[in-house]
Amino acid sequence: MVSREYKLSSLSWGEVFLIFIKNRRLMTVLDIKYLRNNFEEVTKRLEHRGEDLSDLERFGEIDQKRRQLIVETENLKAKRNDVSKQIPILKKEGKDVQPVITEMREVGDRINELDQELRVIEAQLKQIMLSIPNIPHESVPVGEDEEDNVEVRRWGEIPEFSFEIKPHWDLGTELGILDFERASKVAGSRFVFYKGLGARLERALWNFMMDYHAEHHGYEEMLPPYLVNRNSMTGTGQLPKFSEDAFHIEAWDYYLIPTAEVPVTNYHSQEILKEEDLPQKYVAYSGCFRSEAGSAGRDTRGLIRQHQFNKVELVQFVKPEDSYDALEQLTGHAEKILQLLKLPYRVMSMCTGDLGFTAAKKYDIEVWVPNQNTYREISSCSNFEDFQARRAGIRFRRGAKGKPEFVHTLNGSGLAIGRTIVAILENYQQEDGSVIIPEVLRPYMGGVEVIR
RNA sequence: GGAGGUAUACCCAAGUCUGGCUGAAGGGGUCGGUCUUGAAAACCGAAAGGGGUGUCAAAGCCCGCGGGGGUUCGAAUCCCUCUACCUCCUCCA
Repeated sequence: MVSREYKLSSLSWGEVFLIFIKNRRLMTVLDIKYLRNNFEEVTKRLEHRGEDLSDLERFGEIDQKRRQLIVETENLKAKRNDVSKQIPILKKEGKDVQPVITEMREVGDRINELDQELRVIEAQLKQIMLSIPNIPHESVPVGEDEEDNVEVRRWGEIPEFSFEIKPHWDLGTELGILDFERASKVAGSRFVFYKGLGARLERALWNFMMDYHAEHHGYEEMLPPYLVNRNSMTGTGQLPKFSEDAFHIEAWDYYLIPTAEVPVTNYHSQEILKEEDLPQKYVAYSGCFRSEAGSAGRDTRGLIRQHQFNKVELVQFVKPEDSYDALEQLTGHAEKILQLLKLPYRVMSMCTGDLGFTAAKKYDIEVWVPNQNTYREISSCSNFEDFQARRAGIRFRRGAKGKPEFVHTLNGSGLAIGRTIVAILENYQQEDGSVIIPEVLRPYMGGVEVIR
């Protein structure tokens, strides 16, 4: 790398990100130059992420080649346009245009060759850019893995039991509200049937959550498609890097959504929103489908890790200057549900090594699971800054005449339903194996107070 | 599944048959003004897509008429293909 002077101003990853948007045109952001001129600085800020950055090494070379090709073809195109305009005039004057046409034919051939080359280069560049993770926010703790995540706060009293507690899968099976055995017969492992009051409880939870976020937190309710196309999966960052995590319908090239984040964030893809539309907040209920490739042997029993689960998801589109306040609020919205359910939890700030590919900052909310004597993730709240907005082309305009800018996107579970069931069954269990229904859910349960 | 049709800028909409001063008309809306006590209407005027390249900055240039490809010296216009929407038939929760 050539040595350069680095501007050490703070940057979001988005400022250096470029991507194809519709037309497969290479959309460079105003700050493509930032990546060129501050390449090593950017790489440095990415190094704690634990992601493979080998592709990035080829950026300089490819970027330069690309611009060289563009200059060359554009000069030729300018010439062609110019001459083509002259041809009808010359014809009118009765001049022989054949030599000019022949010459332009050659120019055209050359343009085609160069365009071909350019196409290849741009595809490579796109591949590189899509494989680069988001840049962590400066407030994110530096660390390698989950050991280095930082606890931000705790809420609630951990319950004490005077009897021997049971895991939720035993409780659920004995109460006849969960059936794992038949699910594995009908589908396979990591699936479940909810029955009777179990099904009712699941349904009560998502209704309660949807109602609460819509009525008290200002979200607009949404029910999204469960299948999405490749573009959408790329927009939110699941593709191209993590295709093995998703279920894919090959005949259609559709993907089963791993979270409502995908359809809901892409709801505004390729749009320019009005300033007054922001913040835009959606709460969506959906099924979620995950292959759990690489999780073999982990959480094999129970509801914690299923191929299919239900989730209520919060998604926000906000102005860049508002996104970190929005992250705190959104996390609070998810916490509120646990507080109303009276389930103890803690909030963890993910360290640089545990951030995932797409987030600039992320809080996990972990609920107390008695049988495991630990906290388990029940919600994940992230600020993506403009990472997804660039990939999905989501912008807004300040006033009537402003230049389009990228929005910031955020989302968080509010909450994962299956894991909420786990927490309720285990935390509210009684000595006789019955389970008390949290008060806020009883109106949704037809007044049922106990499952026995 | 069968038969047609449509896609142009924030919105509506010409242009497509007959390729070239369309380097996208005309409206609406928006903004400014005149008039008015204020507003509406009317009239006058203005700005107006999104990218790329280039540069200290700019100018300039390139791209852009649903997406992609092709024909041609030259494509909104001709050809191929994909997608979305509409109408009718068929089927279906």
